[in-house]
Amino acid sequence: MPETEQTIYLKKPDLFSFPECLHFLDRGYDDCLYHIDINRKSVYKALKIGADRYLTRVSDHEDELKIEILLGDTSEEYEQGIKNYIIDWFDLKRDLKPFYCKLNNYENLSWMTNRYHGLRLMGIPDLFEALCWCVTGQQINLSFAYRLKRRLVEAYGRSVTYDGKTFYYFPEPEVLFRLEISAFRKLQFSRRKAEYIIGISQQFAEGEMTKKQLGSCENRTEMLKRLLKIRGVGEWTANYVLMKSMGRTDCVTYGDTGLQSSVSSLLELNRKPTRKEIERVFAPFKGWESYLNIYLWRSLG
DNA sequence: TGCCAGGCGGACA
DNA sequence: TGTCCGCATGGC
Repeated sequence: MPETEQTIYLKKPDLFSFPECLHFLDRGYDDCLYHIDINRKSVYKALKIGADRYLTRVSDHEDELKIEILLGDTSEEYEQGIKNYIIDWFDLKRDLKPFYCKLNNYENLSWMTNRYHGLRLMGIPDLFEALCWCVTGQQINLSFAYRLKRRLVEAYGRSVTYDGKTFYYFPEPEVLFRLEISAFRKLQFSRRKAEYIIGISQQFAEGEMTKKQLGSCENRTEMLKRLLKIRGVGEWTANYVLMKSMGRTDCVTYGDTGLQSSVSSLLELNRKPTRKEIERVFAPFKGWESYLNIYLWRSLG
């Protein structure tokens, strides 16, 4: 891939904090699909736009986000594609004022508008990656989940090297579809997870599922129905994917242990909250459930 | 040692 | 329709 010195800028919206978003990305887990450089206060990301691959470095620059294209073919219409990816990743198009107004209505939540000021819903723009990540992370602790993801990505994903460091892309559906279950077992995936990921890969490889197609569903209920047809996708995964990949702000990851733990602290319960109790917390946040979900996760540390 | 992790499908009543 | 169990493994 050719080196470039191209830089593009994106105007930052109101109620946006790059350091808060960076903090959310850097919660002590070892994510192999981006690299945070604390000294330079920037994040490196290998991203794919259609068939074109790039390596980018994103950093804060006054009232703009600075996006350096370190590697890639910067001919033709690359710029808008990269901008769109970063906009989706940081959810830059969202006006958070209505959400902050709602938070300010509640004494036990309003502190979040200061403490996490400008935190955005950090997305996973690639739908295939988001689904595979959910399956990988189901029912295991997060540090082990990130380790499994790293093994899969390092074994089957493409990579580029820059400045002596390797940056990875998530593996292609066509590659994972052709793997045997034993290949996943070698990486310590359970047989069940292997079956799910191969099945999801098949749907993407054969064009039965695309982000565009899911996005064309009439409403959230239709999207959920479509996702729940996929083996390995339950209510938690479907909602997670809709918020992280499809940019839906009206989703709650019911059943999520992190969410349960944060709601338990919020309501001072000393036990797991019931579904009804979680629904009551989210009820006043109609249309902004995903953001409350994210801010509650953030409150875990 | 035993229980729980940012769940899910399938069996069974 | 609701409930229970197995899955795989690490962390505490």
